[in-house]
Order: sequence, then C-alpha cells, then structure tokens
Amino acid sequence: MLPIEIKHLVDQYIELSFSVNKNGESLVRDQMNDDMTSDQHYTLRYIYQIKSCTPSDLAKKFQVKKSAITAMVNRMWKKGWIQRTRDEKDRRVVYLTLTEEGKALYMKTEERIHQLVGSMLNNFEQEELKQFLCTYQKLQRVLENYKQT
Amino acid sequence: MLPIEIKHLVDQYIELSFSVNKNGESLVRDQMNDDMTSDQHYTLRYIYQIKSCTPSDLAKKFQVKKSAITAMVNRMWKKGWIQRTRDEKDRRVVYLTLTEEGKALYMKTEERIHQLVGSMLNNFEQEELKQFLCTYQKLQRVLENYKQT
DNA sequence: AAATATAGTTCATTCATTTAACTATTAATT
DNA sequence: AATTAATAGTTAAATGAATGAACTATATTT
Repeated sequence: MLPIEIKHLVDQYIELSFSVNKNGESLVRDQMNDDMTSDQHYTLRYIYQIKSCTPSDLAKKFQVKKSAITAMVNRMWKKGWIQRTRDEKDRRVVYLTLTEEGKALYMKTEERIHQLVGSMLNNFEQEELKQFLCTYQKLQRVLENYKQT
Repeated sequence: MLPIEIKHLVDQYIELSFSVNKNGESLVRDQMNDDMTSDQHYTLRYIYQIKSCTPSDLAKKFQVKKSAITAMVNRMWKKGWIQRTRDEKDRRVVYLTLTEEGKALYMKTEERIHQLVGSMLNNFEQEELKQFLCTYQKLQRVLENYKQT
C-alpha cells in the first residue's frame, strides 16, 4: 500500500472512531435513567453477564486502576444495585454481584439500548453487517495483543 | 432477518464497540504526554484541522454542554495551548485557535498515534479495511440522523 | 423601546481517574 | 517456622470532565 494511502485510511479511522463513539455514547446516555451513567450501566452489564466478578476483573475490563473501581462500586453500592461478599477461602478477594434491584434496572435499560442499536443496525444489509462485525472482531483481537506488548 | 439473529448481531456490536473503545482509548492515552488527556488531544486535533472554531462548535462536536467546553478550554488555555479572540462584528462570539506551542504538541502526539493506528491497521488487507471503513462511515451518518430525531 | 434569543461564563455538585500510602491476607524463601 | 514477597482491595488527596441553573453581554425580533 502506498504510504499516502495508508495515511488517509488511518485518518479516516481516527475520525470515524471519534465521532461514532461520541455520538453513540450520547445516544446511549439518552436511554438511561438520570441517576445512572454509561460506565455504571456497562458495569451492571458485565456483572450481569458473568454473574459474579472481582474488582480486579472490572479494572482489567475497563482498563482503569483498581481504586477507580472501588469508587465506582461504592457509588453503585450506595444506590443498592451491587453487593459485596468476601471469598471464604482467600479472604483478600471480594465478589461483586447484582442485587435484584440492580438486575431489574439493568434489564430495563438494556432493553431500551437494544431497541436503539437494533433500529440503527436495521439500516444495513445482513451481509454487510456481518462482514463489518467480523472485521471489528479482528480489530478487537489486534488491540488485545497490543495491550500485552 | 430472524429476530433472534438480529439480537445476536446487536449483542455482538454492543460488546465489540465497548471493548474496542476501552482498549483503544487506553492505548491512545499511552501515546500522550502525562500533562495531556485524550479529550484535550481531540480538542487540539479538531481546532488544528479547522484552524479556528467557537466553543459552541466544540460542544456540538463533543456532544457536551457549553459549560463543559469552557472548563476544558480554560485548562488548555492555562497550559498555553489555546488562544481566545473575540469576533469584532458579533462580540458574543469567541474564536479558539492553537498557539504555536499547541500546534507543536498536537503534531508530536498525533504522529505517535498515527504510528500506533497505522501499525494496527496493517494487520488488514486493503480491501477488507476499505469495506470496513465504508460501513463505519454509513454508521456515522445513521448516528447523525438519530441525533436530530 | 421592550422582549426574546444567542454565545459564553461562573458556580456548585457529582462522577471518574490516578498516584501513593495503607490494611489484610496469602504465597514464597531462607 | 519465621521472615519476606506478592496480591486484593481500600483510602485519601488531587485533577479532569460533565451537568444544570443563574448570570453577563450582545444581537435580533416584534
């Protein structure tokens, strides 16, 4: 590939990922209750899917320090969405789970987000969408590898 | 498309956009000076490209309230990266431009980010990448339309 | 001339994040 | 077995990012 052409594709990717993120985040936020933030919803989602996890798991998933997780979990714990339980065998470890209220809130919000994203993705042919997601997935794996190096 | 298949594609998109964003942001942050944040670099980029803009332009681009922009511009102005000048004809309007220091800092950081993104995108065939960016662009336009509604 | 709209700022509050220091517990080493 | 290392998590102080409401100044509309 000619360097100048690579440069153009890189520019395009940088610009698109910026604006798709900003606009997407903004639309997603509109689907949420006023007492919840995007990060808090993502946290609910992760714990809901995996049933139970540790603060360290969340730190890795969100690419932030553990102290940031402590703070976020505290806010969500105060609102009654998350529970903490100690591991009996290794008493350093904390398990995070959703309360019934946390689960209910998650499902209500996630339903709205699915509606939104679903109607957006409806603008694409199935094949185009599948191809897009396939490349997106490859990109994710490339990013995973970069993290380690 | 069968509803269940749509649901799976939506799930996949939500998961991928989350993790690509978080990991990507994290890698991009690693390319930056310690006295700069991602948002600050994006701000430098936007002003650099468009030469001059108003706080309202930035608020629209970043999808935040104008008061958030005032705060961010203040932080960057204190560091000597941004200048403010009043429009002589309409004295309500403020134009933001980069100082020489701001430009130099932007170019240095952007160079590193381009290296990173370039070497990431190097993992893809040119055709696959072009197709991906094409769909990404369509997605951006879909999002633009949603904002208005 | 008065009322309304626009551009931007200020202020108080909340959330998100990092760094450094710390507690408690477990694992490794000597 | 006792000491040292490492691990999991929290606390506290500082900074950045975002909102909403109230405000100033200027322009536009009626």
